[in-house]
Amino acid sequence: MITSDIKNQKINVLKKVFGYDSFRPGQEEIVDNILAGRDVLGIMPTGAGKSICYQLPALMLSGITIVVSPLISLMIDQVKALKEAGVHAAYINSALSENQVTKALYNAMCGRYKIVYVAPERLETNRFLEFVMNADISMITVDEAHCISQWGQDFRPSYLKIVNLIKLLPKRPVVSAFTATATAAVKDDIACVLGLEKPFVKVTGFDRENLYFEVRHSKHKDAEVLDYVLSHRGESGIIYCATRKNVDKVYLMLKKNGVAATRYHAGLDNDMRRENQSRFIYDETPVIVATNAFGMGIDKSNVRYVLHYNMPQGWR
DNA sequence: CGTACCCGATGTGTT
Repeated sequence: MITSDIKNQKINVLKKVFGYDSFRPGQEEIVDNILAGRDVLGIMPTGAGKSICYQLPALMLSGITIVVSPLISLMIDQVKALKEAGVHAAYINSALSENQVTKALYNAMCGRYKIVYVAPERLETNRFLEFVMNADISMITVDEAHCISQWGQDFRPSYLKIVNLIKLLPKRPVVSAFTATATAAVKDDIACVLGLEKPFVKVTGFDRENLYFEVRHSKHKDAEVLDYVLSHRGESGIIYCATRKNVDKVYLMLKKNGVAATRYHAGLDNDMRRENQSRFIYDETPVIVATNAFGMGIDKSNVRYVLHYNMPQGWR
């Protein structure tokens, strides 16, 4: 009887909040395990519905869910979507003024949000610690959890300290982590660094028959890239390069040959990055040349090819 | 090599 109540409640939330009639593969199992108090590691490709896996149980758990997210832009997108669905959610980051941070923390302290998004660095600040130590934290979720492995060691060491916060809390919350990066090494690293306890590990949907991979050896990469792009004129594509310098080079080469291309890397100022990203997303410029700064949180349904000008890391 | 947070110092402009 109790279990059927929970089942009804689950389906109701899925319909009323997220607008779906049924779960997609893996989602319900993950939700059930979280609700049963078990740690979860979800490995799902882009577009498989990762967010619902933690947002839905977050709404059903008694307390607050803290979502650790790597990028302010991702937090803004997610909170916007949640608010539009009528969920009380917020982010706390440097996009807020000092005053807004104070207000958001106060609201959080009063239990006015079910879901709070923060960067890992925020977890180390005194003001945030004061909040979580006096709040009912039901779950800690790490979104884009491959960042733990990819960035934790040097670039963003705060990723290695999430576990400290978990240990500090008066009551251990459920810990869940989600990523689309599926290598065994990354998976093990996430579980280990977060101190997951006998996690339920779910891997779904990576066998996508509409995708194919090809490696080409070439002494004339520029000519080959140009040839490929020209023979796919009008189609949207991403060309990744290992360095900013290569991005600029390939970008100029394409422009010189009449291709409507734009570019993206951290050497460009914020306005330029935003502008170029938006030109790509809205198909004003179908081709983008980029470093790995570009990608996370990009939701574009008509990307037809991805070229790697240089061999990407982790290809083994 | 390439990836981003946060925060405090310094400067600009507003109440």
